[in-house]
Amino acid sequence: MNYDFREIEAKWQKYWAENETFKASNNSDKPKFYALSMFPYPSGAGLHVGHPLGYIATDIYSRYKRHKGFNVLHPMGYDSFGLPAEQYAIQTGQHPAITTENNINRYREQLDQLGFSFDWSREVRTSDPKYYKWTQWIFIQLFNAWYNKKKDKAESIETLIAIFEKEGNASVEAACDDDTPSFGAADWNAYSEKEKQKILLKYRLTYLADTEVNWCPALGTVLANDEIVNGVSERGGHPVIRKKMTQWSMRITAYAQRLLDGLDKIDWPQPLKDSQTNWIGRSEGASVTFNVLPPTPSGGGGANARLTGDSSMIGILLDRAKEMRKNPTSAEDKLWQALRRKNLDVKFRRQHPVYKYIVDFICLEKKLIIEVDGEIHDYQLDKDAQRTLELEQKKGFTVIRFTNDEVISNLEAVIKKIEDVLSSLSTGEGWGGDNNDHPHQIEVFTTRPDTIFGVSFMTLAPEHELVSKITTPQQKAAVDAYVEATAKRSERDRMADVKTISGVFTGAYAEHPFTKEPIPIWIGDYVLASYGTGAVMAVPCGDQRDYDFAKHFNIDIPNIFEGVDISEEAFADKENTIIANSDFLNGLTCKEAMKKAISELEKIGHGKGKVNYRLRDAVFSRQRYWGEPFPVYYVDGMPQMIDEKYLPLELPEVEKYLPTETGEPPLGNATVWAWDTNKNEVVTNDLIDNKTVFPLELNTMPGWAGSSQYFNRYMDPHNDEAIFSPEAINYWQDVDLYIGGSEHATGHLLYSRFWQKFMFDMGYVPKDEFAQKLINQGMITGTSAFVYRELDSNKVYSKGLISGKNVVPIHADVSLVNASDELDVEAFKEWQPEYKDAEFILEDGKYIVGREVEKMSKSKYNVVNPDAICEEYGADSLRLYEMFLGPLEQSKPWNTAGITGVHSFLKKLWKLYANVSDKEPTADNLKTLHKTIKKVEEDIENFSFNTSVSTFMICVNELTSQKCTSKAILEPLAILVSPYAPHIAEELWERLGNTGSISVAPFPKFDSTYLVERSKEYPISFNGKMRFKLELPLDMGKDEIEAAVLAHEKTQAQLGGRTPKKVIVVPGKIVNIVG
RNA sequence: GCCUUGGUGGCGGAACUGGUAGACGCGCUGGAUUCAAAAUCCAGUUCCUUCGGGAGUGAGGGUUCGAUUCCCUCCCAAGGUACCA
Repeated sequence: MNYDFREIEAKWQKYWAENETFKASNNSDKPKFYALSMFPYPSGAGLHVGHPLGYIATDIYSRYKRHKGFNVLHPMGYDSFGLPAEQYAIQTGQHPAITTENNINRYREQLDQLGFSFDWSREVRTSDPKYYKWTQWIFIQLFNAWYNKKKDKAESIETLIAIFEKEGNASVEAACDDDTPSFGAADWNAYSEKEKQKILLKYRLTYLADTEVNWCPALGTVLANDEIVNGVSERGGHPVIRKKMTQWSMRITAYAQRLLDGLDKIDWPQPLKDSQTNWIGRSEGASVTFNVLPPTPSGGGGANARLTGDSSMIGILLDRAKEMRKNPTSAEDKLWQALRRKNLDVKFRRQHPVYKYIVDFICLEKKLIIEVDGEIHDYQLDKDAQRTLELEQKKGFTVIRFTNDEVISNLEAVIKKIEDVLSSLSTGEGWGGDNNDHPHQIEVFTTRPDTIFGVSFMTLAPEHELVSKITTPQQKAAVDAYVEATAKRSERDRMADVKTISGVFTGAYAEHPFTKEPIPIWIGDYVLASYGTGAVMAVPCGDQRDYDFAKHFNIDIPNIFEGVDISEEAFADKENTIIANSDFLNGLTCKEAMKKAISELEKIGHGKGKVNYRLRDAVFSRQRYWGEPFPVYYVDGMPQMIDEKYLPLELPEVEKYLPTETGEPPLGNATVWAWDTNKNEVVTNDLIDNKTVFPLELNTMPGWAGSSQYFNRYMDPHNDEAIFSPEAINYWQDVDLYIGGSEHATGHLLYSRFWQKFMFDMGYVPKDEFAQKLINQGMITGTSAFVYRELDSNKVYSKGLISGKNVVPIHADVSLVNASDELDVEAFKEWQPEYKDAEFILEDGKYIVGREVEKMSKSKYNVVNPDAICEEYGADSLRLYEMFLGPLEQSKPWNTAGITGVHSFLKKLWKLYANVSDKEPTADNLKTLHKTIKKVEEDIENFSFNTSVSTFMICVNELTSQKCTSKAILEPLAILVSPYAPHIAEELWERLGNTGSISVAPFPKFDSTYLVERSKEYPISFNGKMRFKLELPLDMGKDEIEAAVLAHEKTQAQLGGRTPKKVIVVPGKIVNIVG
């Protein structure tokens, strides 16, 4: 009786389907186990051999768990909304629902022939209205929720409204928009309904906002960051530009910290956790507020002229001022000390740039300048007079002058005079003081508050809102040109070109929060508007980019690190570094200085410790047809949710699947797409009166919407009353094992965790992480085959003959090549008729192809289809071979040739059962069986499926040579094999006389007594190298072993007369002789 | 650049907490069976070798009686990420 896999596999696939063998029950005395494979997008190309890898692994584990007595949930479904079906619809007019249905049917056929133990009764399809009803439902729940930071969880929006009504929003700590105004209870209650709605949108977990989005004109849609690769769309490689649009967003940032913390308690691969950690991008530091120094108040140079220093020469001025501050004359120093001691109610600065001069002392509030003159030369006198005139007449300052002598000999009189003048002057227009009445402030985020005294300039992103407000007239042209140039450059250019340093000075200055020194404000495109506050305090000595920028524009690079050379590059090391030249931070380590700097900033109200995240809120609108419609209509421009009881809101029919001529999303083509609030149904657009009939949302949801809770829906997939019943979710709890590709690391797997946490907060699910363990299966790559055609001739050379010849490799279809890399030349000629007349130069009578591992792709002719393999070798062979290829998580090349190995294993296995007897098993039989049980069980638990396949081979080889026919051995062996090769296992099980499916037979129990050995073949090594083996009893003691080994003739031969220095004996393991 | 994972025969890959490197399979070589082929079975297959043996897990060093395994430095490959302040 031959192993007729075709008949066997068809028979059992039919049996499983008819008997619903794998249907999971939502209540059982057995412990539960939920094993899940990521559901596929049903693409038109069907499955290739790479796709089932993860499914097979999940299936093996599911079947194993059934043998182990678990109630196993192992479902499958389809992520059936998506762009390809829509693109196809655009090209052909075929409705995406039809294409999708066809593809699903094809997928189902392919999956069925592989013998998976899916519970198909629970199948879900994200594009099915019965399914997306609940996607819409979750959207509504998110809309009706806000994030309470005090409780660190999401709550119903009702609780927020209640607070607003009672006390306004002063005490509310919520994840909300940055521009949320503050208001009291009275304000709130006085707001109109629309105003209230506007405010609430700033708090809701899904909200409408004008967002700068990645717009892809070619696809007519917005793309998420993870849908863009290298600045072009992942699909199609079309250019992407930045554009402002009103979009639905998901406030995932509210969950940033919890998404980070949750990673610690789930067993997911480290690289995946790392990329999520990276993506969330937490950094600790401080936010620091810099006041922007005001413009000069007087006329003359124009209202916006800057107080401090002429922009065209500020670099030189600042350098000189610094220099002069360091080297004051004795008179200057004396007066400076006195002014500081005197507590004059006003603040003086010294060596300060004003207009095109540097003045000795200045009080900005009073517009008073004090100059101390040294020996006066004639030429100097003229200049000073002109300077005084300019400053007094044109700039509105009061200038008083003293000589060095006056200051040194009669300081008190000098101070008296200054006090008199001060009291006579009115305070200026609210500039220069320390009060917080500056018209503009720049907030920055820094991870290095300890370097605050190293700040020598600030840089704003060109898109920063303050840029237009603070730029001086002199600099306006340059700044405008720069901003425009940056906007034109695509993200791609900006990214590609990181080496070019560019930027423009705005002409404006900020004031250092501690030293009160003016700091020039620049703009530069190395600062990103989308990260932090879009502004940085530049510390060139500590940050390489700041350093490069400073070097390029000749900006001062103060060194604030003790004993560190910064003449060549910035110094970024935080460990063992001592801060210097930093006032109260001097002598502290970076760590200490950070704390100190933050507390000092907090004292003067200029900053606070802050945690910043890279994670942005997720844009949730897509300008597509083939996606979930939003359950939203608009009244007076404000979004309204359709009541849950009228869901699902089904996708409307459209004539065309492209965006409308006016640039609206494809749903803009629908003629029946308006909401009647009386009838609570969709009606024709003609009826829109904005009284009872309103327009519906035209965007649809993104791809990840349908996949963010599907794993929970499987628990109760036909429930029309709820997304799932409390009983179902409380029984199944969460996914125990989730297997899928790593490409979903920062997409599906992050969004799903976010929604799960939200569902948890709202009390819908009992676990705030949906999958305890996750495994990323590796990619299966193709092994391409090449023939080599000589250039300018019609000759095609075999691989061994190409050296020295000018040949081009040409892909040959892998199905035309046999296991020995020989090409079927005739078949090749038939496949590519252009080579019909080509001369194939053979070696040893064969044409040998070249081989190379590449990604599986149609264009490389290396795609291997599982259908053909099932036909030739059977599903069990395919399943075994996919596992046998290598470790699950590793990427590995496919080579169909190797499948003969596992196929002949199955044939040998089959033969073993030809004459089953009731004979008592021998000790050898039992030993073989039990070591197999042990190894296979360990392997499955460790997801090391490749090694258990070889264990099976060893087992069958051994039992065959033992001529084992004993049922007591062969019956448990069938169960061991069953998770891997279920069809043959079922058949053998039945032939052994069992009725019913093998799938619930208990897993054989390992008994270690069968493995006990009497003796051991000791490896005898010399200096760690094994030289020969010696069989010795296991109960032999250390000394006896040593004696026995040393007495052996081979030992003596090895030693060659030398006496060993040392003999290491590890009983039961090894003997090592050193000498 | 940074983070992560890897690097073992012609190929895919084994090797538990440091203890016989190359299990298992493919391919290859030889043989049996056959009119022949397929299939099947048997033997061999890391490299070098003067057939005694010697070398060997990306490279170099270290710890150890003993290192694919632990430590240090470097090289290479794959995946993720990036003017992230």
